[in-house]
Amino acid sequence: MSDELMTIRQMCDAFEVTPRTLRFYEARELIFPERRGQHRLYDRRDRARLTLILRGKRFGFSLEEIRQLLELYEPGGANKAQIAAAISVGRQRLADMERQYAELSEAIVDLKSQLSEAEIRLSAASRETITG
Amino acid sequence: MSDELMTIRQMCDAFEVTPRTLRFYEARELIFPERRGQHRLYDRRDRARLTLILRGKRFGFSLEEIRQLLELYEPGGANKAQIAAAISVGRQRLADMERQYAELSEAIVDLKSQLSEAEIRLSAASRETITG
DNA sequence: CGTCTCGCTTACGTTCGCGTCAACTTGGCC
DNA sequence: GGCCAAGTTGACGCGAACGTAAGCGAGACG
Repeated sequence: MSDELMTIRQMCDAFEVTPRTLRFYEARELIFPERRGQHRLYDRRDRARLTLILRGKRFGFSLEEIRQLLELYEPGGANKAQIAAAISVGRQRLADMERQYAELSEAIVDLKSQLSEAEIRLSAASRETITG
Repeated sequence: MSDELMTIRQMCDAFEVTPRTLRFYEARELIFPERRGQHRLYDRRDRARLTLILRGKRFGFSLEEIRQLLELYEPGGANKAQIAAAISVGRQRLADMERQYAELSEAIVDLKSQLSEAEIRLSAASRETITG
């Protein structure tokens, strides 16, 4: 399968990021593409990690927070302490996300209400323009 | 009522921000405390705006995006074009938030699943330690 | 009166997450 | 061999959102 390994360009096109971004994430130890000679090659695992990175960013987590969280998604033979640490980080992030989820729900209701009021004001203003 | 107007220090304590932050928001025209002599005084309207600002930040919006959105919460005699513009911005933010809401829901399910698996790995590792 | 605290302004410093640019290798093609 | 495209490694730059420090009133207190 040609979709097993991808070049940096293919990755950039697929995920809408720049090469600089991918190298930056690698420097921060968020992804670990293998090297064929000098070039980087990204496999399915790298793509899965990148998906999680971009998702995490959208929720406002820092790259460092995301890096820690990514360990949770690595079944690699980590020892007890490492797994426990990853679980701890994961629980913290989960709590953050659930708080954010609840707050977002409120904020959406609130914003919808404000939009309704504004639409009423707008139609009132329009009527004034017409009948004024 | 003494809670009608608040000093910068009271605001900082109430909202857990620094004076620098409040002055910065003012410089970016997100809040408009009145001046008694040289000092700033914040009223209920300022507090409401600050609440929305901090909320917006938690959802990953920039201060500029928040500033535009705040106009939606201002019933002040804005003209038709301004109201329409605010509504447009508001709809965009609403769409952003609803997307984020849906994605967050998925991410939470995902993370919970990973946590479960990790906990299984942890207990397996513990048993190895004991019986090893 | 001195000094303390609170707040003000001005201005430079910092961190994060990349963008941008220069200079170098490498592989393919003619 | 010559040349281009794609990729690489530094190194510096930049905007956002503040932090921090310097220096200046102005009121309160003993």
